[in-house]
Order: sequence, then structure tokens, then C-alpha cells
Amino acid sequence: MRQTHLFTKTRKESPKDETSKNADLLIRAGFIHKEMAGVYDYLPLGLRVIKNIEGLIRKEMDKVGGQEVELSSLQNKEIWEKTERWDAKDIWFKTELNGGGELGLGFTHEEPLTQVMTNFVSSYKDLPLSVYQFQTKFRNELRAKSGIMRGREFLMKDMYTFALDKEQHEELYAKLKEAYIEIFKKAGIGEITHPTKALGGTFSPYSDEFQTETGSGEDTIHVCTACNIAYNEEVKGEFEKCTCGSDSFETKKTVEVGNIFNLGTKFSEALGLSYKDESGKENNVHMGSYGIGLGRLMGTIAETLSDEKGLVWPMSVAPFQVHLVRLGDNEEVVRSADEFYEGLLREGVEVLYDDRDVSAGEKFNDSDLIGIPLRVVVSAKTVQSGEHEMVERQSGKTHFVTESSLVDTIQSYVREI
RNA sequence: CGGGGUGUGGUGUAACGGCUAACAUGCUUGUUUUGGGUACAAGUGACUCCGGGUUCGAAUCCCGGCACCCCGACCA
Repeated sequence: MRQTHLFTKTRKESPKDETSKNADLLIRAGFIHKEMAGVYDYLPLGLRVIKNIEGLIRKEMDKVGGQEVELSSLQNKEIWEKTERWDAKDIWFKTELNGGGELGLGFTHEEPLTQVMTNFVSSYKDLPLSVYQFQTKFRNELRAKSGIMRGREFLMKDMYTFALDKEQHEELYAKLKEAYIEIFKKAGIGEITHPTKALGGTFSPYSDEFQTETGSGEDTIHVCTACNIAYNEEVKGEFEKCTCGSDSFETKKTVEVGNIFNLGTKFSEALGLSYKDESGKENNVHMGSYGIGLGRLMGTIAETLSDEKGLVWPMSVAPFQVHLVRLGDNEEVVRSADEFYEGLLREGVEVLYDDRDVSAGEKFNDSDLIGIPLRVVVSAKTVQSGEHEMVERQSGKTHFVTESSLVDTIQSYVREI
């Protein structure tokens, strides 16, 4: 994409009504726009990141046998009354139909999906199943805060598993846990993200959270110094020793980027989701739930991987793979940069081409702020020497690469994801 | 929902109850510059969040509302 066609612009000043690092950086770099407290729009650069995160998650969900659906945001009050969550929750955005009748904007989808599955699950031969979606959730948070980390409307990947019994559920659960670890690793925050024991629900004493270290986190966890597994502050008292045997812990402030838990038969019982086993006996389906907030993950990456110059995206989620920066506008430089841009596009490289007529300093500062992993500079100097300059955003390492081998070099970086 | 704070051009800020609401940035035009937000000039842009009140006079003081931020509570 040519930067002259990109409608967003960077800003020098931090917005006055944001103190969180994620929103500050993302707004200054033009990734998001604040609509109101806890509600943000995703602009072209931000949407590309969200889409990449979505693709990354989709790949892992499909790998463990997930089937993608998209359920509605408008939700039927009756279904929720069956699980007594229509009145029990004050996080609903409720509204009214013309002519009467209440409905709500979904804050999670256990009920409607369970309801859907009653149409298709009737035999033990139909299980197990894993169903997931990327869906906008609405939560009437008493207090939205921390930029895109706790919003009232946000995109979430939620998967629900349906199993014959506890044993089969646990197999699925273990697979999903591994998939989650893989997702956060690929998203570039594997090192600082800890599988964390946390409060469970009605059906199991504990749930598993994925907690990422960040100075601005809202949670406190105790990380085992031997094996990196962690325990949420809320359950730490129940664990004198880590499951690995060590009793040495380090306290960290974190943000919860994922949470998986056992639902047992709570929803299948309430909504009548059951199957016949081989003997013809009716059994309730055993369920699990697995969530990742995409915006929160994006915000967490923005906060934890950025530096004083701006955002630093890992290749896997970056809005573009290469930022091609052209300095100067003499004919030869323009032709060389244009050709190079076209060449990268032909090779399928995602490239943002800064073809604007602004000063070098402005281009470099914008490039640093936007945080695309590789920067290639084409200028009178590089055209003359025949070697273009390639800079890694994260490390600042600079390479001079001949024009002919530049595409290969870039692709070797891209392949690393 | 309890507590604290803030609302002024697109953005960031300034202005004792008193002149035509100032500065920076952005944007437009021209010259200049071309490897880290280049310099100069001329323009552009605000019912000072909304509604009342006090006053000769309100961005400024008072009351009410709304919005936003922070702390807490809450948060599968």
C-alpha cells in the first residue's frame, strides 16, 4: 500500500484523554480511533493487525479440530433465563423490540451455541466437537479502562467443546491448552506469558488463565521460578508448592490474555443438550469454554513489545511486513523505489510504501512509531551504491543488501513466522 | 456504584472576573531543505462541553447535567 493513499496520519502529541500506553501508541500511530469510553474503531493499520491475529488463532483452532461458526450478537432472553443469567448479570446491554419483547447484546455465547447444538447432537457418534467463532462481545462494564484492554465492545475468539464425558473433555482441554501456548508464542509474547492456575467455576476447582507480564497489568500472579507455571493471587494460598515441586515464586503484574475452563454439564443440563450412548441411555454433554480477546491481545503486544520510539510488531501480526521508505524525489530514486515496490508486491510481500513528499526525519519517526518489523530505505545514496539499507525495527540492526538479493532476504525474515 | 480529577480551533496547551480568547502543532499556498519531525512568509481554523444563575462584564465564580481520565469495588 502506498502511504499517500493511507488516510490515517500519525500524531506527535499523546491524546489527553488516554493514559494507557496501548491506546496512546495505537492512537498516535493511527491504528485505532476512540469512539467513546471503552469503544474503539479499528482503522486500516489496526484492522490489519486484528485480521492477522485472527488468522493466527484460526490456524491453531483448526489444527485441533475446531469448526468455525458465527453466531448472532442479538440474543434471545428466553435462552438466558434457562441458565438464570438474564437477570443475574448486570453486564448486559439490553434493548427492546418494536412492539415489545426484550433482547440483549451477547456478552458470551455458551447459551446460544448449546441451543444450536441440540439440533445436531443426539448420539455418542456425534461427539466430540469443538466449535469456535470470532464475535463481537458487548459488556456493560461499570468502568471501561486501560485503552483497548477493557472495553464495552470487543472482538473475541470463543471456542466451546462438547464431549461425551469428563475424560474426553480433559483430552480436548489439554489439547486446547497447548494450542493456546502456541498462539501466544507465535504472537511474540510467549516468553512473558504464563499458564496460570486461577479460580474455577461450578464444575472444577480451577481454571487456566494465560497471563502476560506487563507493568500496567490488573492481575497479580506468582510465577514458579523453576518451571514458569504461575498461580493467580486469588488462589495462591492453596498452592504452597508448584506442581513441579518447587516452592520458589516470583510476583508479577500481568494482564489476562486468555482463559479456558471446564463448564461441566451446567449448560447442557439447562438447555437440554444430551446424547444417547451405546446402550441407548441419555447423557448430558460435557462442555468446555476457551476465550481470547483479540483487541486485548493486540493491546498487550503493543504495550509489551514497544519501545520509546513507538510500536514494535512481531512479523506474525504486523500490519505490513516491510516498510519501504523512499528518501528524496529525484527521478532515479522514485523509479528505483517504485520498481522495488512493484517487485515486492509481485512476490506477495506485504509492504507499506512511504512515497510521501516529506522530510527524511518525519519518515523515520513515523516508521518507528508504526513499528513495521523491516524497514528498507531507498535513497540517492543506496541507488548509487546498488545496495539498499534494511533495518530491523526491534533490534535496530542494519544490513546493506544488494538490490537483487533483497527480496530473498526479506522473504527469509517473513518465513520465520 | 463510592472517591478524586479534567472539559478551550483537528491535536496538545495558555489566558488575574475586564481589550478582537493566545501559543505550538496540523492543514492550504509560495520559497527553501532533502538521511532523524528543515527554515521563512502568508493564509485557514473556536458559539471556550451543555443548560441555568451571579455580575456593568464570565473560558474564569455558583448550581444542575453530560462526557472523559484515574483509584477502589466489580469483572469466565
